[in-house]
Amino acid sequence: MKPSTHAHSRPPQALSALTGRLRGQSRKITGPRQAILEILRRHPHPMTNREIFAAMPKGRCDLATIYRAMHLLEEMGMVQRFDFGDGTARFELVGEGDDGHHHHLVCTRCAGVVEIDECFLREIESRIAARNGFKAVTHKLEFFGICPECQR
Amino acid sequence: MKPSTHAHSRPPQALSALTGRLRGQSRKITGPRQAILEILRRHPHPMTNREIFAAMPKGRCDLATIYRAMHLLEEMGMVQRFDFGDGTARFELVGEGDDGHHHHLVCTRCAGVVEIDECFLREIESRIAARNGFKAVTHKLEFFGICPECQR
DNA sequence: ATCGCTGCAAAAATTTTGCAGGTAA
DNA sequence: TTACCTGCAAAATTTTTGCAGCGAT
Repeated sequence: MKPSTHAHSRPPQALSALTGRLRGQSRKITGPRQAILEILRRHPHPMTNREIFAAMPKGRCDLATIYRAMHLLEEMGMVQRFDFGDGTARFELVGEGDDGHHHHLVCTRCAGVVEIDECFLREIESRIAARNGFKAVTHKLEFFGICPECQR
Repeated sequence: MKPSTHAHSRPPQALSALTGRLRGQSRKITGPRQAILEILRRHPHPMTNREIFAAMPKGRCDLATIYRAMHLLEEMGMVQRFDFGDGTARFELVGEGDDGHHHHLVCTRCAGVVEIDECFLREIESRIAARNGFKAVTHKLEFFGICPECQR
């Protein structure tokens, strides 16, 4: 998992800012949730629930709790769900005010991830919506390839 | 599941042409495989393995056999795997000589699917590959929205 | 007669859920 | 105190795999 370069610059959010968003929605600030947010905060790339669980000091919380927390955080817009097509969901922290929409370039050999901040499809999205009479059209896009390290 | 419009026109392939491709790779033409190909042939949209199983006359073959067949057909390039982000794989028949690369517009209410034949990202793909030193870059892209029927 | 393929059953992996008890507010 | 959360256990899905026997070539 070599390429951890991220061309973007999502500034790390303070933990207090994150818990504040929870408090604002009158959700409780518990040990497991703080631990999860702390882990996501330090990780610039999408993580599976199992990875979050593994990164947690000595099973500090149950895996089921992580699943429930990610549902909540996703609903609140604090994390964004990504799907790399291997059948396991991945989550990334979303900056305050950001909608979290971006893409990734994933190495199919080592699973390394490069963040892609540009979005190329905004206008194509509206064209497709109009042409087919759809509303509220969004998209999911991920790139896959072989990273420089894995080519050698 | 209303919108079954497909702007594209993938001509249905004869079953004999399909089995011929199997024969050409010295794979066996069995009852289950013929049934699977027949079902896919009549379905212009991606199907889950369970849907294929359900469309099969009276459990004519085992679900595990369908999984194994789809692996084979995918490897042979006869079907293309799609991922609508709900954690279950979907498969669509690929025309002879076609690479199967295309996208979908999926209704998040009724799960209806519109096929999108254009691909907008060929050149962006090479730009991203070059910029990050990746090789063999591909992408997966799906659109989601609310179809005309479901808006009423 | 091969070797590949199938059905059945069991297992693996991810995700969801019920429930009783605990804790943040 | 009162909701909300958590851990534990069980269940629901999707997908994979082992094995013995059958069947296409």
